[in-house]
Amino acid sequence: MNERKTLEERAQMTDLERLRHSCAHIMATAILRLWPNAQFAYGPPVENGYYYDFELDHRITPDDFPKIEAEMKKIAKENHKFERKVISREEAIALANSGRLGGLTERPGNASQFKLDLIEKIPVGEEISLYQNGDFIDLCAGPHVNYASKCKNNKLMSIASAYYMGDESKQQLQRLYGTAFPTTEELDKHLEQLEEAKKRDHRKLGRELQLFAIDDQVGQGLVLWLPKGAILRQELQNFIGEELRKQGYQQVFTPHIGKLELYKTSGHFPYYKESQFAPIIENEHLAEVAHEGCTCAEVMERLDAVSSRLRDEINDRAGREVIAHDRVKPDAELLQGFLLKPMNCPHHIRIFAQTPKSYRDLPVRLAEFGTVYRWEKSGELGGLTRVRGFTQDDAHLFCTEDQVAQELIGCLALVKTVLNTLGMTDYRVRVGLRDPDSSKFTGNPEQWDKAEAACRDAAATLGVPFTEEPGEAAFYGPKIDFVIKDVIGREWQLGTVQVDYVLPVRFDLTYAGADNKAHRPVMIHRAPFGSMERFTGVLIEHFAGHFPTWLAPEQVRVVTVSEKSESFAQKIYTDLQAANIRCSLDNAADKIGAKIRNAQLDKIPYMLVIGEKEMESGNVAIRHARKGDLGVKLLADFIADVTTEVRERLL
RNA sequence: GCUCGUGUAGCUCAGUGGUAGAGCACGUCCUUGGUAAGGACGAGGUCGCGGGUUCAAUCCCCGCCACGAGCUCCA
Repeated sequence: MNERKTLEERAQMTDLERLRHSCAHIMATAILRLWPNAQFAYGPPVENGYYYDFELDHRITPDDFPKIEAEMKKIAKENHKFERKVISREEAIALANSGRLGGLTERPGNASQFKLDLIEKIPVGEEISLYQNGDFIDLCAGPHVNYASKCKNNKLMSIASAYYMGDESKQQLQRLYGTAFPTTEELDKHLEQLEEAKKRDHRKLGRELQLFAIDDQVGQGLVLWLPKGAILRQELQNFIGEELRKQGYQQVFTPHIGKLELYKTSGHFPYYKESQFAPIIENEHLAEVAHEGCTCAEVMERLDAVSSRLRDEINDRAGREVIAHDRVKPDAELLQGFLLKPMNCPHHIRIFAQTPKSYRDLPVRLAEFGTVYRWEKSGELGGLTRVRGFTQDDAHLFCTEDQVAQELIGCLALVKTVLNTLGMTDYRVRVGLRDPDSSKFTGNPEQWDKAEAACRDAAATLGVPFTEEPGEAAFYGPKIDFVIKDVIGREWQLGTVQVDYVLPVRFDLTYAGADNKAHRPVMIHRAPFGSMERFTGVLIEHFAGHFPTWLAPEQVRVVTVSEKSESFAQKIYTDLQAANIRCSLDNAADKIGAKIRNAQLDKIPYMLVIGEKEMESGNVAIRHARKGDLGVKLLADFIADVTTEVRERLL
């Protein structure tokens, strides 16, 4: 965030970005005319528009938008030229000190502090330039459009705050978002698309279609799957279950909690303590602690003291082979207790370790729909995409070094099968590498290099472009993520495949090789959906609630034209049920138009309209939610068609 | 967690310093109608929660909770 673009990168700005960047200057000008002492920081174009960050005592609210927009219109009409001027560093600093940068006039006593910071960041020897439009002068490398009149198709979108320099420890600035297009038509179309997108928001559809709920009395970020949503989820799980059997996975089940010691060994507890629910301390220990007169705060301190020491010990050992007897020793000071599991791997590892393994046993592939709990900050929760308890379609593969490449390819193939079956083609692939500067990663560099190379090679076999992103790895290894955007443009990681040389070491996993010596297996963590919650959320938006028949909670609704056809409709309903088709019968006193409307609003794939004509002919009149009237057919043929459609999971 | 905004019936939303309203959904009855809304009547609310100001608070003030947007974070 807010990384300085190089001059080369700036030169590559598209025409649209250039326009929006200019609009940011116009916006700043308008704000200054209304509030002359505003101090501006960054104002770049972004994917769907632009923003400018600024400091201002007056809190901008949406009520202020009309007057800012009116002022922007006026400025566009004044149609000043954008003029570029190269100046020396000294001149730039002098202008900033006078408050002139990011201002309409000199502002004594109100220096352009953010601009001074920016100047400092400009490498020595690089050209420093200003852009002026009317009275507004800004420190800016450009480029810009030639005249302000290009910026007339503008709309302010939202006001929010942002940390200065993207740093949580720094002050928060106001950030005003706008969007702009070359023509009014394009702007209107964009705004229309935003309205359309809102209609497919999974939070809205989830409520309307009764798929899931998040209830205040249950807790923030804890998803309740309603009966209809549960059908959807169960179908997804059946689907992936079939694929897993084909690929030689074995199903396991594990509990929702594990001992703190387990997570000390895995590294979760010391490393990610702040992202976990607080430990569950055994009653006996709580009583002891209480007897000693420990306050809550002291209990927390004891946990903290121990965990920070653990962290130090583990960091000391980073980079060398660690085996079980060298693990963190049980610690008398550490309160005994349990953790709600943040990941399933430790449990699966202990399943693997139950019996000695030989190279002939590998790979071992253990799968579970495992529910995990993570303490996400409250402001980050939302809908199904970011929650505190979620179920991963998880599996852990234990294999030999030689098998890694092939297993990775198998995992990626599985993710692709899943996405193709659902028609989700609009995704990007990210290879997450470690950030060499961060202490958040365990293991030694050679292992990481091997694992990263394996991921890179596997990703290259996918046949889709991928990006490599340092700092995006899991703490135990690099990963290949499938990333998809939601309806408001936010990106979410769904499927993921991760290579792990670290946890087998921490848990001292071994297998007997052909040489009859102990060898270290390699682990692969993978989840094609990622989490059932997040995936379902994205899926709802992908289909806009119009699920393919195999996923639809209700597949067929039988609607009667009048009471006269009720007995025939009843028989059809019974036959559909006997054929395992999820259906209902609407024999209410509504008119047929109303019944059809209701079925449409419920987004049920098929309606069978049953009246006197059908009674006489023995046919059913078929209406599809998206394709409309499909004419009549024998019931048996309809059932056969739907059954095939469901079995083959057609879209 | 931070900033701003929002919170009124199951849903979508009006509204007021004097304890509330619409449409849809729901219930009953009438209607038996052929591919996106037939009609009548009825029931339904501690106006998010807790304090404060006031003769009086759903409305004003403060705190909390939840939701939304953005930021930060995301094993």
